Amino acid sequence: MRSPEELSALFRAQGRKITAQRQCIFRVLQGDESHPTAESIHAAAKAHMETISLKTVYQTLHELAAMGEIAALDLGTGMTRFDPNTEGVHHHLVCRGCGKVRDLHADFSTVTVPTGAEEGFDVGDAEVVFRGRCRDCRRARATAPRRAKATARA
Amino acid sequence: MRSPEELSALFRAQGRKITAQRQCIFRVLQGDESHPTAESIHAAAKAHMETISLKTVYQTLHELAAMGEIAALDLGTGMTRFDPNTEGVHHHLVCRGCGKVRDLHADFSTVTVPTGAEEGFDVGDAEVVFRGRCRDCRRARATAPRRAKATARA
DNA sequence: TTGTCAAAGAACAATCGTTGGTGATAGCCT
DNA sequence: AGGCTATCACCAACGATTGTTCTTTGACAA
Repeated sequence: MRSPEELSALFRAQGRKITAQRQCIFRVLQGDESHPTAESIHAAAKAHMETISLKTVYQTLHELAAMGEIAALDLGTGMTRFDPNTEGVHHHLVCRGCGKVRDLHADFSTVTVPTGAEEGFDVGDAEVVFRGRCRDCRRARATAPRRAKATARA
Repeated sequence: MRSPEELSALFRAQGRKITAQRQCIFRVLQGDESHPTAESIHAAAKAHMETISLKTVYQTLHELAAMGEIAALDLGTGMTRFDPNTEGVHHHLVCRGCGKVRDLHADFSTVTVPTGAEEGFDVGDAEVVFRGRCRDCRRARATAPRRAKATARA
């Protein structure tokens, strides 16, 4: 992700206003590797600006996503997660226990749809999601997951 | 998926009651390759039994999923989809336009997390989701998607 | 600076898919 | 048949996200 200053310049160039709330969100996002949810971003932003609303956070995140500055990921945990790291294709490790997400930098370009199996689809990207259990959740099986949906994936 | 008769026997063996509604759902599910949503299953069931409730459909689907007779998939389209085909590992082609899902029978067992990149994860399965555009959606770009979320995926 | 105006914020409530209560009904066993 | 309970249909709630409305504020020109 670009620096808050660069993002401000980009917003300005697109005719968007630079508000304190937006700059606050830029700063919160900067360097965050934890694939935060909208809620956790909101919580972090509130630490700097008590009055910022969840709606504003959602709005700004969607704008950033539409500009390609961050990625919005739906990894089946029930909440959209946001990924400031958009440099280079990368895949994800998702913890079945706590929903934690880790980037996985690996080349899966060999993963393609077998010829003849396209079913008429114009296939774009392949995304690979590995599901497992993170160190913490393996250690503490007793800890209940916070809000995990019991749906399987793919 | 097993036949409605086999499912009835299984339910009975587990002490669950065999109701007309459940048999109706079994029949609707039988041979369905379209990865239906709970809503569409409900609609199909209503064609045979006008009074069946959405709640009952959800309940029965979750029971079937818990028994491993069907799979519940969250593919990022905003609605859980159900897959009666649980025989063998398979992956999915998801249409960005209409949310349609097609099974993809291919062996991606070579897709593994590079050694050293596990980040402490105890890695389970890899799931591969290919995103693209189905034949219908390529042809009719004007047709608006019914209820697709604009979130990217992984 | 100050004025102007549309963009963006806050607060509220709605939406969607899904699930938890609730009496009433129906299945299964003895 | 009788009785125990699972299951049913109906209603209303839930969490995540978005629409609405009214107010505030940034950006640019005067």
